[in-house]
Amino acid sequence: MTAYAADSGNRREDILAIAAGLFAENGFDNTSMRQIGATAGMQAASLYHYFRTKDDMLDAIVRDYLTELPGAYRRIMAETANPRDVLPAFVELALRGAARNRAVMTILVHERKSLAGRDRFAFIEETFDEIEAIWLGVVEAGIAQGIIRADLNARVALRMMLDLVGSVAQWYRPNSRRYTLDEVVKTELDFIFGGVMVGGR
Amino acid sequence: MTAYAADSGNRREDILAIAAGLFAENGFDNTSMRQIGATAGMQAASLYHYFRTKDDMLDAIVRDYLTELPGAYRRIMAETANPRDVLPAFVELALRGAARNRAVMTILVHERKSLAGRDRFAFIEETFDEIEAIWLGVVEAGIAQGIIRADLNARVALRMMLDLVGSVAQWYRPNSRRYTLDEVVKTELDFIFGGVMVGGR
DNA sequence: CCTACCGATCGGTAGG
DNA sequence: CCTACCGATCGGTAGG
Repeated sequence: MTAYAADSGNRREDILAIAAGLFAENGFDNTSMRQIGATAGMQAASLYHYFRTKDDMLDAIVRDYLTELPGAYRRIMAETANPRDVLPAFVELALRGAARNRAVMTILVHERKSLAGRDRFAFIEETFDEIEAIWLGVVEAGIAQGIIRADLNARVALRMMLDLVGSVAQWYRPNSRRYTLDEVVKTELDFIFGGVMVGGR
Repeated sequence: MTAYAADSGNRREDILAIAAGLFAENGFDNTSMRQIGATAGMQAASLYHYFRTKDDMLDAIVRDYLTELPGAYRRIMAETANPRDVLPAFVELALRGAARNRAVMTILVHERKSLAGRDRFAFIEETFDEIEAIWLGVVEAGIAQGIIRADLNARVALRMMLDLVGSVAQWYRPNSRRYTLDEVVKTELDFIFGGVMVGGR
């Protein structure tokens, strides 16, 4: 079915996991409260005992993970001794985070644009902007320090890296026979830093 | 507004261009016939003079461009003398095609999954499968011939290349002051083939 | 190209 | 956690 849902002692958390799977699979607008209710084994109206609105469910699903990301990136910057290692560590954090939170990442990537105009979800676009500004700063510092190739457009190269780490949640499957997570991480690092860093990595 | 719509002598084509822009911007399911009608300057009911159903509009928008792609890739394979040049030519075709048909590509990338289960749009998934099989064949042949690095997972590397060329339609804007199309193509080629090909390009 | 309308489905509420 | 229901919106039709 969804392949996303998990168990937990808490009924509210169960419902959230079910909803996250359906939102990721079918999109937020194309998932009805009736569908969520049916999957959770109750009437749609009963969901309103746990959540005030459908928007509240989405908020509860995405907010915590997303808003903790800027801090995680800043911690990497602060704790990485060699500047050459910062960007690869960013890529690895993004990939492993996406793999661990596939439903949330898929929802964010898919709904980001349609939620951008809604006040209540403005934090999504703002947080993505914050994250991308952190990445851009690292890329530009890397170019200034001669660590990153100066002959490519920094913004385009950055967009490509973000595309790569952003789309992984949409095709990566844990337990795939074709590749392990470590293999995906290694290939993406090879791919990106075989071409971007000065003099190989 | 949509930034996608174009003019044409034909009213039907005008409506299609408007619908394509709205589908790309808001998603197929989240675009109503009333919205399309209002943007085209008529009542929703009047659209049914030109199209039998909303699905017919989507079909007319995406079918021609998509179904011509496999032939275009095969032509490149047949006409490229040096095997080393095939994959870069694929990337360039994908990028320039996406840039020239941004709305269509955006729709295809976004709706691909949700349309996969519908008979009438099965050709979309089938055509993508066909295209990806062509790419995979080239990657595997390149590895066998020692042109492409054998130390990375071919399927993961392929997925990354397809992610890159597939997502460009979603952020590339003609007339951007930050980068020209040629600059995007060059950066993507540098990026991919600086790291993937044996001994540089 | 329009007015008028249909049945289905949506998120959400009332009241238990 | 349920039944019963609301107003809004959807794709589409009838008839001109």
